[in-house]
Amino acid sequence: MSYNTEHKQRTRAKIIESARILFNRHGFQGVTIDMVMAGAELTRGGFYNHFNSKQELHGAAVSSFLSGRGAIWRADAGVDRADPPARMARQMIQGYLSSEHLDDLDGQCPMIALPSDAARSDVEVRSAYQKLLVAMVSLFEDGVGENEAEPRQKALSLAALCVGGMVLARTLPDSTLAEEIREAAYLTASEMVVTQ
Amino acid sequence: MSYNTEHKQRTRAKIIESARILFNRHGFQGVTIDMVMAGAELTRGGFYNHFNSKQELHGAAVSSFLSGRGAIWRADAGVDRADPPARMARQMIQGYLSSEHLDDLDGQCPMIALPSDAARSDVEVRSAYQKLLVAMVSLFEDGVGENEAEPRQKALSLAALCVGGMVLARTLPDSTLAEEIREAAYLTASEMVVTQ
DNA sequence: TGTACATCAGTGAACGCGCGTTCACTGATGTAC
DNA sequence: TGTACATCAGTGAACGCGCGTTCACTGATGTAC
Repeated sequence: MSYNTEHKQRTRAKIIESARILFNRHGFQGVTIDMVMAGAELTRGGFYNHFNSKQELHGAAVSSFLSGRGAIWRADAGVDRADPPARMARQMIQGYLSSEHLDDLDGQCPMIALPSDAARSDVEVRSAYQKLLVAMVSLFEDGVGENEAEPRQKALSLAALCVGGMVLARTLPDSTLAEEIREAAYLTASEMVVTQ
Repeated sequence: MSYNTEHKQRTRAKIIESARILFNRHGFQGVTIDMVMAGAELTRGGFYNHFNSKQELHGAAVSSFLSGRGAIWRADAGVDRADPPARMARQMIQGYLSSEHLDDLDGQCPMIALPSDAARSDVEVRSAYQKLLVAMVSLFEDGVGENEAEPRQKALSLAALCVGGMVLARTLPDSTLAEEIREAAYLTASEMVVTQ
């Protein structure tokens, strides 16, 4: 017996967190195993003690978001399970479509940072992204359902509006236009929750 | 004088069209110069007679969409400049958020196929994407403006909803859920144009 | 309590392959006369 | 009209580098006695 299992798990978690940040910044293909391991203060060779492939790391990094950095993000955004669902949904929209989130390259939601990397990954990785979306949609569905005819349609559309608004804002070289589309998506999403 | 200039321009156009399709299918980094040139029935070496770099080709491929494959796409979708703006917008929404568009890997809008490749490209490439978005937004703005308080906000939100809905639908491994989000985005976008 | 030993997380060099880019060369085209 | 010539689009081999993955080795940790 060398080391305890906790030691290895901590190392694994450090690798995943390093990867999550680097993928968010540079995309899946823009990041090397070297970069990931250096970010975790380790050297290249040890990587395959923890993962079978770079793709497997991709899945782990995305999966880590919900309960890891995403939980911190939700706390900062004031998304609180103790609140009524409608308030949670409003806080979620406000935080997700905020300019802080747009500038937060390290902490942002992976659906914004890596949409096309996601679409071209294997099914395990895509399932990890799907879980993020499902979580977001059910939060909206709860928040919107109280006095709404089609809560599910509205919840799915809110998710599309949130992700789409941010993905586009990220792409545009004209930062004024980027802010404009982010703000427009925010206002429209807000209107979809409060009224009718 | 060897050849006429028209010959070279035709070759260039073939390379761009080959690249556009391949980028749509495999992403920018998933495509090699070899693949592009083979798709244009040429060999590797000649590429640099036409472009200075792979990035420059990326910009050219995206720029080609509006007046090239995108014009065919609009015709198929029944988006017609002769129609009243509101009808154009409705046709656009219907075509963009259709399941045919979701399945059309070759002919799809590059904003759906390549969102994260776009965000990490240089400013020329990102400007090419921005032009696609600006065209889409102004079409919606015209179509929505007639009896609307905030036509610009609505137009920008419609673009975010269209792109976001399709990007997410592409990513999800569960094709039922993918269809559900595409349809939800379609219904919501349609409601945004017809009423209030 | 101290010592020998077994385990395996971590190291760093090396492998092998792919790909963007370069370059000397070829040959089809159009011009000059 | 026919022939020699100049141009340059296109060819295909080669270069150089980077990166995912492998592997023999090291050394820190925990166990056995």
